[in-house]
Amino acid sequence: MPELPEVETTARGIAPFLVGQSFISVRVNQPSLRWPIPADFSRRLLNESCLSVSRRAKYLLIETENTQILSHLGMSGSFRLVSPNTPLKIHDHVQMRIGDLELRYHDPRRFGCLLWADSDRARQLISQLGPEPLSDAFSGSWLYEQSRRRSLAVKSFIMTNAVVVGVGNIYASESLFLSGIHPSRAANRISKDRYGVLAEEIKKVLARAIESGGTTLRDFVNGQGEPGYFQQTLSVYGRNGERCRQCEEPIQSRVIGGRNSYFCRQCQR
DNA sequence: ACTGGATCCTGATCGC
DNA sequence: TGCGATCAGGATCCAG
Repeated sequence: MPELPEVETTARGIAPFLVGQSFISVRVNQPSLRWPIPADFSRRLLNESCLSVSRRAKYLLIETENTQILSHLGMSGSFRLVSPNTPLKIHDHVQMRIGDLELRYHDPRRFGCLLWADSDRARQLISQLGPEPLSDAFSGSWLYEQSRRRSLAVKSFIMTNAVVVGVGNIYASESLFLSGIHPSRAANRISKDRYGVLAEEIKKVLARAIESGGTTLRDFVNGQGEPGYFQQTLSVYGRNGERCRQCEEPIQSRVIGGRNSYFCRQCQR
């Protein structure tokens, strides 16, 4: 379920309970993920004091005094803080006792990962990443420059991590609708001005989603509830056949780059 | 160098 | 109710 806003919400949600505390016990129940959890995960994390929890792209970074974890939630991963006596669920890969709570990594589809940030694999993953969408480095001119020799659909283009990180399938469709740009349009056939609009809409939609996600921070402790941004009103995503809120035209769907995509053929050109 | 497509895995949902 | 087919919010890898 995680797009950038959920990873950000997770980082903000667990940070206050981790920072300043030590990992009292660490247990790996199921090491199998996108890449295996390192064999020395428990040993190396044990008794480490947590210094910070942050996000880069859709990666969660947990820094301790002597090491740092790089984690991705994939399609179905989550971190939850629970009371240590909470019954284990299937697909609870790791249990980390920290203070009076237990941090659990849960991932049914196993597309996520838990790696040491200083490993070759983690370095390689991080080194390919483009700018953060909410940073000043990400702008219309950046998109314009990056797109000049690229003929792929603009939707696939903005979902490319080397171009900009954190734009997933939902917010790609949403930001293109808000910009009036058709998702199938070739990336190199969009003007600098239109990329200016698109960059701004990406920033706005992600910022709004993070705000909504922030309303459910307390739920991480109880291990209940879903992030609030799901209830936010989506313009096009998943609204196939329903009417466009701007022009009443039925919302279309089409597979672009292997992913289902939603748009209004009237409002987006 | 780019691009589209296959691929990893389990669970929820839908049609029959 | 049961069962198989289909699809899912990611991103890497590979063939053309």
